[in-house]
Amino acid sequence: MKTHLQALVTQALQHLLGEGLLSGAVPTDVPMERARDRNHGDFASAIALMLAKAAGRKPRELAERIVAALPGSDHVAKVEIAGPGFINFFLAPTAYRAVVEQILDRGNAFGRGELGAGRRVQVEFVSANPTGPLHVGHGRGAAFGATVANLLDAVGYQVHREYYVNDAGRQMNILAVSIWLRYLEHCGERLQFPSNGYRGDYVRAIAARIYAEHGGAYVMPAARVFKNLPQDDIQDEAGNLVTVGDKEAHIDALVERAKTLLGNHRYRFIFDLGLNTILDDIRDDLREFGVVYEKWYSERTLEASGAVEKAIDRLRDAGYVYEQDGASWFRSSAFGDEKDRVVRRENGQTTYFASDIAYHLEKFERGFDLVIDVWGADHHGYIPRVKAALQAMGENPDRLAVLLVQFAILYRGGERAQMSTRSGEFVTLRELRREVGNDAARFFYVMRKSEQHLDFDLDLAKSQSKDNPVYYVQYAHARVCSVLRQLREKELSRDEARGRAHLALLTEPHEELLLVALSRYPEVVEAAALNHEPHQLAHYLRELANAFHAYYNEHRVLVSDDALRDARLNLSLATRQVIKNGLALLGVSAPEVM
RNA sequence: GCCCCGAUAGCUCAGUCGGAUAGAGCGCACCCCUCCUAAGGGUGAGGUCACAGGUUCAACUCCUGUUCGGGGCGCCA
Repeated sequence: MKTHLQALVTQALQHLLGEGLLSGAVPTDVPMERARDRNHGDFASAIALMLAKAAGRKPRELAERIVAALPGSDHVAKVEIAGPGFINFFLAPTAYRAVVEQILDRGNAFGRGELGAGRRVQVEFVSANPTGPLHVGHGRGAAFGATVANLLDAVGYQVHREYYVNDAGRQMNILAVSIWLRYLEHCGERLQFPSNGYRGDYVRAIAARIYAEHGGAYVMPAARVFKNLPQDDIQDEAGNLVTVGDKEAHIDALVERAKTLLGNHRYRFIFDLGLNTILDDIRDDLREFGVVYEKWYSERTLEASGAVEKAIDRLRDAGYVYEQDGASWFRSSAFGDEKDRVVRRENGQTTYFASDIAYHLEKFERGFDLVIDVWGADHHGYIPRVKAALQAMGENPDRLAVLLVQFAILYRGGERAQMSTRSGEFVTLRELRREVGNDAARFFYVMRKSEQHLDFDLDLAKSQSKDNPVYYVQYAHARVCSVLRQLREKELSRDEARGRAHLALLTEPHEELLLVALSRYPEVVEAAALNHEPHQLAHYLRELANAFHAYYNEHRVLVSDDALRDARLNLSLATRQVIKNGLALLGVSAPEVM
């Protein structure tokens, strides 16, 4: 409808151009907005205000000329000029009633578009280190990334979802050592657990499993393990530093010691068991959350393929790598970054950044038209250097879009509940899902703009009332289902074709408002997809549910008049369909009974 | 110190890439079920869009500065 009106205006402008009233080119993108106020009709265009100056005429005068030149249309009932020169379009009732038939015809496909047809987009999200379970912060990235991917899919893109697995870095070695030390403790050794080690219960669980399956095959006296290591930092119960050392040097030395004492084969076993156990857990967690990937991309295989060396060579060939202090530096400052960055350390190891350059180069080489990364907002400083690297390698950095997600802060009883009391660990995603359910979690996570901090009210998420937007929207869906059940119980007849033939009976103001809301859905999906803003859809669904509840409260669907009843049933079913489609994009279920 | 994000009703937030009288939910004060689930609907009060300049026919929106809040500035990942 919007494009139809734009086309009408464009024709009018071309007509005026022919008369010499306008000079220059007709704008390709005619402004056409949903009117905020019903008094302003259905759509409004500010085209006359924009062109007035160039045309050397007053906005209202120009608006009158445009309206006069407007071709007729069955869909338009009335055109008015208002305010400083807005052109307001009032749609013919038949035009917005037609949306009911479109919805019933297209069903689950209603709202899907072809905008991105033929274009491939990759969305990489979550990508948390497999060193522990996902926490509530990752949950927001998961819900957001999955919804952005769904939205892009809905507007026609071919979407490739990917999780980048950091299975090669230093943190993984620290995890392996943590598991091994817990295993030694399990075998009766007494030791000072490193301050930088991973302390979660899941580490002990993996250690216990190794003992259960392999007995003492990995035992080593603690005294040998810790002999002549750099001093660790030691804290007391209250977290005060009682012994000052170098915790980084300590843990790195522990990693080396573990490799030496265990030998490569046995060390690798513990490392891989830890990695696979945790990765399996993350995979299950996300699958239960309705988040699935086309690919889990391993950093280790990236390294093994030589891609990291290749990327560094490519930067070097382009003249942006230099040696200093024994390390290799990428001259990212040549592309607007604050300072240059190390890609190969003095000890010969490549940095995480080097892997990331290689990964992004590899993404580009796979030929995606658009590459989207979803990151925690704390990584924003990282964007310039990644874009710098792509640019240095001769790639177009605009093909990469980085979307930032702020932290979610949990509230319970009006109090912050972010940290669990004991180990200072974050509340896990699994705990959150268990407490509030997947639907509420998915919805709440995307309710706010992603770059906004999210206050996640646990009590509200669990409450079964209109205050809870998830229940509110789902309830509208369930209500329609309930009406259908009533229909059967009362043994009333229903004829969809008869309803379609009598849509003109939908003349109540509440019905009109509901029809307008329904017709907006495809526009909302498109805007939410292109702007990567799932919250627009969440807000829309609330508004749609509100329009339905208001209607339901005011008028009966199951009236005795067959034609009116069928028309209203069709309208209700169309509403149910749109709610179902919208919730599906958000990864939220549409229950038939509540 | 430098950089990024935010600041809109008592609270939590929208505001469609500059447009008409700035919206919604919660909270507060009221009202509405002999009737398809009241897990609902409605009415009212509530605003100097942080502050000060600038650009424009038009600024919550764009630019500059200031204040406040959050985050980032490793040969960590």
